[in-house]
Amino acid sequence: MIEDPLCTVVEPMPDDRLAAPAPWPTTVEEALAVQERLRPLVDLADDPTGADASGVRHVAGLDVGYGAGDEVTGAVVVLDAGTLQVVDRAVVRERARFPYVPGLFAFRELPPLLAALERLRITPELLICDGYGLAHPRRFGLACHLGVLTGLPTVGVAKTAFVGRYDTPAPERGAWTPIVLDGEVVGRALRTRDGVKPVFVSQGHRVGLETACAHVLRLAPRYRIPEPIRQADRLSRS
DNA sequence: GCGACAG
DNA sequence: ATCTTGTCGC
Repeated sequence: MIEDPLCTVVEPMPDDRLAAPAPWPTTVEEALAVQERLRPLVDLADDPTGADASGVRHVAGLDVGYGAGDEVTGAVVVLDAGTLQVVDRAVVRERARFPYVPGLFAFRELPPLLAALERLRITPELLICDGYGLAHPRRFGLACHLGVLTGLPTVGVAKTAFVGRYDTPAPERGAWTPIVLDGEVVGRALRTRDGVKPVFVSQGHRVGLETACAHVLRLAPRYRIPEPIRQADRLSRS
């Protein structure tokens, strides 16, 4: 147990408010009402003591894999923010509680992700979600929703465009262009690799857009997809 | 009205 | 998301 990095206990994940609310929305109407009610709780400012460029020791990547029928597998992997080495992880497989509906994505993927987060032994200071946050029809994508429910800083990183318009950023890693929706900047198309399709970054909770992009670039030193999400994706498949 | 639509 | 081979390029 001494040499196993996965046994490095730092601080247990608080499990009191993480469970998916008992009566999970069943209909589109109920889901929309929940988004409407929780949206005001989102904090888009940088948290000076949390997710700013220096206060993150552990970063978690989250992703959900799909199996036969309505089987969903939530995976969370915690990495050392400095070395990007895996220090903790958790997986939960269960029946999906909501169908896939663009704009209501969180109601399908949040249950298994919250369950997996409860099993973590290390509490990360930042969560990198596979999907959108602010860049959402009602400005409340998965990253925002997860941030509000856990109280933790979150960032959304998607692989394909969803809402808003954006121009193709310059081909160099680090280049970016704003994603504009209804005249507002809701995220950025950011290149993490030279000449490779950009990823779409949007704020989730308690992290500013500039800081969010800085984190994503630092977390993706070699591949297009940030390491935390790559690891979570791998785990959600196995 | 019609199409497009994170994973 | 998932079903799927080979192939071009760093």
